[in-house]
Parts: sequence; structure tokens; C-alpha cells
Amino acid sequence: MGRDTRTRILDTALALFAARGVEAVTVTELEEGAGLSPGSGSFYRHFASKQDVLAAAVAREIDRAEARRVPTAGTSDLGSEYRATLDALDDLRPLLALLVREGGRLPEVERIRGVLAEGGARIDAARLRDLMEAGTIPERDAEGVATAVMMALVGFHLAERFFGGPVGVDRDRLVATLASMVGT
Amino acid sequence: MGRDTRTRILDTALALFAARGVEAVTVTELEEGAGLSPGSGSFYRHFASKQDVLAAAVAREIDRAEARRVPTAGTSDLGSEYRATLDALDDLRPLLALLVREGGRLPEVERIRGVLAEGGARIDAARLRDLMEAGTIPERDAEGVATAVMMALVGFHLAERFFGGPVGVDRDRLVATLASMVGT
DNA sequence: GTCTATAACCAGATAGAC
DNA sequence: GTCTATCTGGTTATAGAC
Repeated sequence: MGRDTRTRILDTALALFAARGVEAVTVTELEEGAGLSPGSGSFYRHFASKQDVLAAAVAREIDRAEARRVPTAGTSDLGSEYRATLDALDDLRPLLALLVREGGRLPEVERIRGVLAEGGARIDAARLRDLMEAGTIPERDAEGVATAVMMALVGFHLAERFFGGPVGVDRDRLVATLASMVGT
Repeated sequence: MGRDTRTRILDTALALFAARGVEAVTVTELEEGAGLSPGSGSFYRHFASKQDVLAAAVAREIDRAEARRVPTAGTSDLGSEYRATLDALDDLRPLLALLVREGGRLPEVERIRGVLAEGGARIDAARLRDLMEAGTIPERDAEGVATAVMMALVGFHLAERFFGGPVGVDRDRLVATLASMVGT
């Protein structure tokens, strides 16, 4: 808790905005979450408005996601690659939640889409095409396979994290099955 | 526009709630959308509160979805089945949007989950197991395949409808590729 | 059933003491 | 930098005439 107040406000804002949506969260709650007196305007010594703290929280999270991004070049097997993509989606969860909840009303939507596409949900069609040409996996519409796998991973993540209920099989079986469907 | 006022309020509420979230929509907007004088309390002659109209709109939409549901027994080929599932998801879009945006704060969340699972996103593992035993498609973890296909369709639908941007290949290619991945 | 008018409340935001 | 106190505006909800 030694972080400064501005950071604590940003942490609180990201968590609450992602969990309940921007409109549903009051400045008073942000103050309370940051250890300030609720209802005091102390929030406004750090941010000009609720929109301002939203923009700052999104920008900080994008920067963090871009910094953390690991190349994960296609060296490992497909199953490990898909597992890594699911992990990346976990890491991007707050941004994904904000994007799902707020849609186009978010600041910097395009940068968010870029981070999600590049860092998280990228299943490379070119890599698949190489494997197909080498005869390692069956010949199919490579872009189609890449999209299908990508959407299966994103859908699974969203179902697990947002819809709450059981979504069929667990991560291990999903990843293994996807690799099998691509590979044979 | 010959529908009665209550119905017009419900229509407006479902559309606006799904598009922008419940908190972001004011009773005044609901009145305006239903052709009532904005800011007049006329809304309250039909519903007791905003939560009340939300509950009624959700209930009506669940009923509609359950009534419209067609058995779609596994008579056709896999591609047609997946296409039909995408169409069913389109039909359930308002409920899906509400579930994504509001999560557990929605009334009757369990019934909504049930409708989505039964009517929209059901890829039957038992059907796949039959096809595997008959040798029509390769032997694999049937539940795993069912989950993977289901999540790919849900993810594709969400990406298309919520994230806005291009999501890879179009519906025809996605459906065809999925059928190919399951079938060979 | 709809309107005008308004009450009651709460959230966003500001002023000024400490 | 945080507090108490307050302003302002918008939102829910009600009262009563038509």
C-alpha cells in the first residue's frame, strides 16, 4: 500500500470499471477504494474528471501490455502456442472487459484493438501455411484455420471469465483438442 | 407503430440497454424512444422502475427466444449446423449483449444462460460421438471438439458484433473451415 | 394515459481551511 | 494533499390537472 495516491486511484478505477462498467462506478467509490475520504473531492487533486481517470487507466494498461508482450515466435508445438495465447488473454483481461463493456465509448479504442490483436489473439496464418507446405499438418484454408482457432480461444476465455458458468471441457482438453483438429 | 405504449417502451429498453448498458440509459430516454414526452413521468404508468422494465424486457426476450427455438435435429451436414448456430446467436444478440455488459446484475441470469446454451450455442457432443463411431469423422475427444466448435462460433459472433473490426475470414469460410477441421 | 410541474436524491465537481 | 462544506446539474420518481 506504499504506492502513491494517484496509482491507487488508477488501480481502483481499472478494477471497478472493468468489473462493473464506467457509468456504474462513482468518483466517491474511487476515493474510497484509494483510501481517501469518500465524498471528499480529493480525487480531483489527481484527475480532472472520471473520463480523465478512465483515459489514464486505459493508457497505463496499454503501455503495460505492450511492455510485457513476449514475441513467442512459432518455435514450440501448437498446443503450447494456444496455451500461451490463453495466458496472454488472461493478462489482457481488464482491457478486454472494458472493450466488451464500453465498446466505442472508450478512449483509444484502436490502440486497445491493436494490443489485443498483436499481443493476445494472434494465431499466425503464415505459420500454418508453412506447416501445411511442409506436410506437417493437412492442407486447409490457412486463414480460415487461424481465425477459427483464434475465435475458439477468445470465445473460451470470454465464456470462462465473463459468463461464469461451466463452458464444457477445461483448458487442457480444449487446447489439446484444438491442436489435434489443426494437426490431423 | 400501432403497438401499445408498454410494448414500445419494452422495445426501446431492450435496444438501448443492450447497446449502451442499463446504467447509461435514462428513463427520460425510454420515454422519448416510446414517443412519450421526455421528462414526463409517463413511463411510470407502465413500469414501477427502471429495474422493473429491465426485468420485463429480459423476460419477454427469453420467452420469445424459447418460442422461436427450432429443434434443428442433427439431420443436415456439419457446415449447415454451424451456420444455423451462428444465425441463432444473431437472434439472441440482445440477450447476449445484456449478459456481456451487465453480467450477474441481470435478473434471471440463469434462465438467460439456459436459453443461450440450449437454443443457440449447443453443439452436441453425443452427435459427434455417433459420427466418430460410424467412422464418418476421425476419433477425437468429442466433448473437446464440441466445446472448441461452440467457442469458435460464439467468439466469432462476439468479435463480429461487438468488437466491430474485421475478424479474419467471413462466415462462409469460417463455417466451412470448422466443418473441415471436425470432419477430416 | 399523457401531460406539466416538482420533489427528493445523488453524482460530478469546486472552494477554501488546515 | 486531504479534509469539510457546498454548488450545480441531471435522474428517479411522484402529484395532480386534463
